Amino acid sequence: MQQLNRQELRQKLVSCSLKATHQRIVVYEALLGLHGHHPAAEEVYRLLKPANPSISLGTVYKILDVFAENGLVRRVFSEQGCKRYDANTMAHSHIYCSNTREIIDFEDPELEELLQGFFQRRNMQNFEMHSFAIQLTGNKKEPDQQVSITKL
Amino acid sequence: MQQLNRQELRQKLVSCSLKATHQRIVVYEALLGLHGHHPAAEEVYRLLKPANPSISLGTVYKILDVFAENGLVRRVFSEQGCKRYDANTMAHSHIYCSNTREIIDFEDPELEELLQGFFQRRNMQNFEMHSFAIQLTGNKKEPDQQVSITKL
DNA sequence: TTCCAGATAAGAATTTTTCTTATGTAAGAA
DNA sequence: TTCTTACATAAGAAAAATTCTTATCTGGAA
Ligand SMILES: [Mn+2]
Ligand SMILES: [Mn+2]
Ligand SMILES: [Zn+2]
Ligand SMILES: [Zn+2]
Repeated sequence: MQQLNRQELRQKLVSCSLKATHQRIVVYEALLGLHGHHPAAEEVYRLLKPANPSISLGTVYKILDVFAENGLVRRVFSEQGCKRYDANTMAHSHIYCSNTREIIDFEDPELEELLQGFFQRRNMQNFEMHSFAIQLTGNKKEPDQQVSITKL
Repeated sequence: MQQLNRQELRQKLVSCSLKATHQRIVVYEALLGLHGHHPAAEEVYRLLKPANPSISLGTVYKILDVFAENGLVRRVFSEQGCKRYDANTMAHSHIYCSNTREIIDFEDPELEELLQGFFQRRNMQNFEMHSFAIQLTGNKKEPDQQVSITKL
């Protein structure tokens, strides 16, 4: 997730055939800034409101929805139920920690390849697959510490 | 999903150390009857209300939540966001059809084994995994027809 | 510059979920 | 059987999450 300036953000929006409005730019910027945090619309709104007093919560919902529809961001589901968003559209998975209610990125190219390969071999009749997502649920043992993996 | 009579349902509940109240029995019965349908609380409520006029929506939410907490049923997340439930607790995956908003069972022992094996090999530090779930998103080509797989 | 399709603000409305509290009941004890 | 009590429920209020409506505004094309 490299830092993008406003002009680059603007171009990213245009490349998805979305009008590069101020609200869309700041929402996208906020999401990129919150990489790995997976905020809900409400959180994005709270973050933007001070510097953008005229933005409305409804607009934030709308924008996130449009972004997701256009593949600019990903929707991630929390065990709690509310929709959360992720500006990282690269193939990766998510861990939901029941303790802290965090959604943690789980980046494992080996897993993605394994699944990619599996679904390529599987021949699904009458279904056009757009994407797959895998989510783990469990608990951090030490809620303050990171989750990490070791390959055997 | 074999047909269970009320006495058997009662025992299933008791075996999860849940009191076998009338409401719990009818909710569980409804879920079993709707195998493969993955209803939301609201739908279970609508189904039960006519024969159980005194049941309340809040109670249905509570019961489904208690069931999921005790592993009697599974929570499945829809792309839309609302929680849906599945009485089939066997390892299986789900397909979300953006067209019809259906959640379709995707039973593939080979996939389950593949993932089971993967996570057994992966050593995750500071995280106790409870479960994993994989969901596909896409569209049925012929909305009325079934989705099926052919192994190559 | 002008124009207008489409985006936004604001707040109402709806939907989904949780909470509260008085009441009811399953199941074990007497 | 009757009593007891811990736990479950009903009902509706409340809260949280999301969508809708409409008047107004604006980005970007021409
Ligand atoms: Mn939230
Ligand atoms: Mn629903
Ligand atoms: Zn992520
Ligand atoms: Zn299922």
